[in-house]
Amino acid sequence: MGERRTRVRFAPSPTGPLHMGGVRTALYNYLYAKQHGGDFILRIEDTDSHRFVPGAEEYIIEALRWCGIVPDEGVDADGKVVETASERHPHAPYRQSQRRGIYRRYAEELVANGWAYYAFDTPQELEAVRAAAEAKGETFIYNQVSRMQLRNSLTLPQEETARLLAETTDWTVRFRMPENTVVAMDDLIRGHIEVNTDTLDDKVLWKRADELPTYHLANIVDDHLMEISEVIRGEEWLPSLPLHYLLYRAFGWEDTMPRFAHLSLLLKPVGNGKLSKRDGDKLGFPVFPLQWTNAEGEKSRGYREDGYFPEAFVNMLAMLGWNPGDDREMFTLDELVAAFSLDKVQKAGAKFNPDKAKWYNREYLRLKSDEELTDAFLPVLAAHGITVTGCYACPVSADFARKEFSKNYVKNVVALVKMRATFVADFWETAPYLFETPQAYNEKDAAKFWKPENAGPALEVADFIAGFEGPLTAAALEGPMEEFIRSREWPMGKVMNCLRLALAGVSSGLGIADIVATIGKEEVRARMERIMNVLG
RNA sequence: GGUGGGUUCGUAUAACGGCUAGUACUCAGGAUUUUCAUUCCUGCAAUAGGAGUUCGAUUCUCCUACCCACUACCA
Repeated sequence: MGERRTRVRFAPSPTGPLHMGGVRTALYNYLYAKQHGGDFILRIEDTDSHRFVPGAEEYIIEALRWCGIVPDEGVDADGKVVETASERHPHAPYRQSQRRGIYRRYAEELVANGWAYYAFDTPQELEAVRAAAEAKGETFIYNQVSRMQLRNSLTLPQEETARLLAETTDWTVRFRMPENTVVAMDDLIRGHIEVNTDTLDDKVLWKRADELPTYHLANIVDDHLMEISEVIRGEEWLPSLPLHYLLYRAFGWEDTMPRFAHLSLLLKPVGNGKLSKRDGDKLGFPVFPLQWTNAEGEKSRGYREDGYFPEAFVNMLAMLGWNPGDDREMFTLDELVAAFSLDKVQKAGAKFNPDKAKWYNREYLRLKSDEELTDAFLPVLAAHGITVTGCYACPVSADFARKEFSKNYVKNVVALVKMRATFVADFWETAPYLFETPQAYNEKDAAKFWKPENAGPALEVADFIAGFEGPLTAAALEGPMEEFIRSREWPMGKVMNCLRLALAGVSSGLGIADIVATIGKEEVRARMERIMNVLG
């Protein structure tokens, strides 16, 4: 049994966008599969015809792809949608709605061997029974006691059962939960768990109305048919684990039953409770990997659109509830595959920390080359009406009037601002003045620094810069410029801030030498003239 | 209500039953710097409570408290 191939699956329901907790579950499944040289399967569990949301499946696929989680098998194997079975995909199709023909006979098999029965209660009848129980302050459970008072194949005469089966379509197949039986289970993360069946109910396994199984049946049948070796899923499934164990027993599949691992939930950063899809925008951070627009046209932000790198997002997510056993925090997907281990997965729920997510992005941003960041910055510049021309080998050029800059100029800017940014979009916010001549000056800063005793010296420093000989680099300029100011015994800070106000419109930010070396002598002169005209 | 799961600084976590309970994020202070940012240094801050086992418990057992999930013809 230990020799069998590792095959795990991620089986989301297309009832909406996948949220980050779902991505984490998919990630852990993926890491486990790859580490064991096995298969990662993406199966779509669309057995609830009422809750189907158009676009959700596509969203799930795109989100996983963005994260670099590519299924070996499933609806999106190797980045291509698989619809039918083939030699390469003998287990297809992977959408449960396309497998509906499979389930009925398994449900019937269970009825035949006494593990299930036909139930003829209509949804309305059950609702009434529940309401009645609630009125008495009780909770109705469909179990070994109550089922004998209801209409089903255990209480009705055989002919009546046959007639209802043939003539009505409201019936279901329900699991016949055994009485007073202790189910002993083992979880890879939580250890040994025991539950008495008397606390469990008779779950619906198959619905005649839409000829579809419920989660429980579909799940067990498909996991068996697809030869799943480990089931790694969310903690919300732990209460139904006894039923699943019993189902494997009922089918006689216990010898190939997968091993189970139930992952703790992702909790919201403040207060208690799990991170839910609705918390999204209220809390000021995305809960979805990608932006999602619902049927009402309301948008929920996504990590991708917010400017997160997929590597940062995945790394952050991996560390939420898992650790490598040492102090390492930075992992590529491949490194995660190598380091991952289910027994290092935390049992308790993990509160998501938005600050840490940002920190990860900052770290990954710094790891990236200036060229890569420049390329990522281009769309942001375009949105601000900046035209970028040329190539990385071309000479540097800047035309502030026409808002036209060479690629190398942009790269110089990126090199200057990358240590101050969390997201690529921050490059612009940090120093718009490296692309646009300041049109206005920060009032507070101007009031504080633009005084005759500072402005005069600042203008003289500008003249010094204009007359500076040799290549105009920050390193070459810095020393002589400071020496120039110092030799005249001017207050360094005040003069510098005055100069920065003229060049940047604000008194704080990048180093003067860096700004000057970037925008060039001509633009420096233009900006000094402009501030004289505006502030006098 | 019932069943199951969980509980180490604010957060994520580390600690064969054995040093002063470590690290990262956040926050605060300091150094460097023309400002801001970076960087570096320092600091704040935790074993939910109570019994028990033990020479010794964050770690094992039990009880209590609190939190979470489940309790649908949803997954």
